[in-house]
Amino acid sequence: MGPKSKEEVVHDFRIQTIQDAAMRVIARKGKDAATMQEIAEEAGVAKGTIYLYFRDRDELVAKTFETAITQLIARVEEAMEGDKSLEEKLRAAMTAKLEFFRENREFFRLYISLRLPEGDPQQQRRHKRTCEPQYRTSIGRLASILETAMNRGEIRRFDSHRLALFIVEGSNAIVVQRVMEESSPSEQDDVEFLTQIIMGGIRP
Amino acid sequence: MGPKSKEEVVHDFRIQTIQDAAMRVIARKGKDAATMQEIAEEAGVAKGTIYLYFRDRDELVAKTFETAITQLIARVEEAMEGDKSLEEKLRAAMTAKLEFFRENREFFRLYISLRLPEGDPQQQRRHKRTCEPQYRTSIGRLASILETAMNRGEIRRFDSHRLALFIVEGSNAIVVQRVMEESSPSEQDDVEFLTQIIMGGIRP
DNA sequence: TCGTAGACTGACCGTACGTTCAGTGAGCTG
DNA sequence: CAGCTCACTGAACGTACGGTCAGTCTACGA
Repeated sequence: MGPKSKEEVVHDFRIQTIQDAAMRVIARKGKDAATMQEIAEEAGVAKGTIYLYFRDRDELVAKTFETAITQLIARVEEAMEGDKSLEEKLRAAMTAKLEFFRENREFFRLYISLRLPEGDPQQQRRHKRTCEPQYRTSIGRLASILETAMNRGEIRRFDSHRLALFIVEGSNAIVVQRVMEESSPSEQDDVEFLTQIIMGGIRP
Repeated sequence: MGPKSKEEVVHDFRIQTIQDAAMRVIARKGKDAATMQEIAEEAGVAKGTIYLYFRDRDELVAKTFETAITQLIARVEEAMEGDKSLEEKLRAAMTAKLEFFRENREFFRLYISLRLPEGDPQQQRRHKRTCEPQYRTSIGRLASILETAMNRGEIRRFDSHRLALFIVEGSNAIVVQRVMEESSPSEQDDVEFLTQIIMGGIRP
């Protein structure tokens, strides 16, 4: 991989521009209601141009999902780096997530539709190849962190995978709530709320 | 409301049949990929017949959501009746939910898409009128139960609405996982897992 | 038995969307 | 400057779907 030629840079820039536009439109209208026409307009190119960079609509949507979720995961992973205690890691991860969605309000709707594939079996297969691995990876990473904490006796023994799911989806609910409310409590408060519940449950 | 005439019974039966078919197709393909043609075939009627009972596709989908979610809520509410402790109520609710989804595997995909509206503003408005209130009501019911428990000192003080969201979505994650796995732990085990986490957190 | 009402059908219509491709023009080369 | 290249365009095409309605069938009452 030498330095990029001018053409490559332009090429990558176009891809970026189109994906960004796709992300905004999907965030606005939802995955299925987002049309190529609107994405093209949002990107400031003609509809046909998109097909120079993406085979078809499915590929565009899949790649867009992939890019977006990769960004989020990177931010969360980064936040959990180092050998802090589990509680600190959780707090950091929650903070990173809330920050990401604050900077990137539009993305949450796209993110929500990551969970379950839709449409005909072919689309489902593509979704399985592209999006699900990303989601599974992020769940898996949290699961292994939880496992380590269990081995250290930092927390009780549970099925780590189920626990990771519960934590991720539970906190997603709060994120969604934040995005839909016009005014929310401070991010600090929500991070604290989540950490409290997860670490200590609700018993007095 | 006197006894139903024969016509009314037939009428209601048709509506039931069509809604059941719609539920199965939506569960299979997702809300947006479900076509009137396929729903009609599934119901064993002609496409035109559906329009004798529902104004348009939107109304069919909305009514179907409404009916399905109402059933689920009724089951969960019933399970939480009586003056048991919060822990017992939670356990009963979780059990009811898992049972419902076991008997009704197909429904979970439809249930998942309840959260956020898609499409143009008009569809979003309809969704807001029909589905969201149901969801909000169920969250609200749990929130008020939690509030009572807080007042009794049974649990710590939290924002009851956020707490309800966290619990519902966290346990949904487990439901989704169960539905997607080929073989899951016993329902008992998952109910116990959820109750443990929620009541006592993960700290040893 | 005939006639009528109305439930039901499915071919048809309009529309909207994904995809294509002949054409355009900006920019590079000789 | 002429000629060529190729990224880009957007009108046009095919398809698939929601919605319609003229026609068919069935059941029931006279």
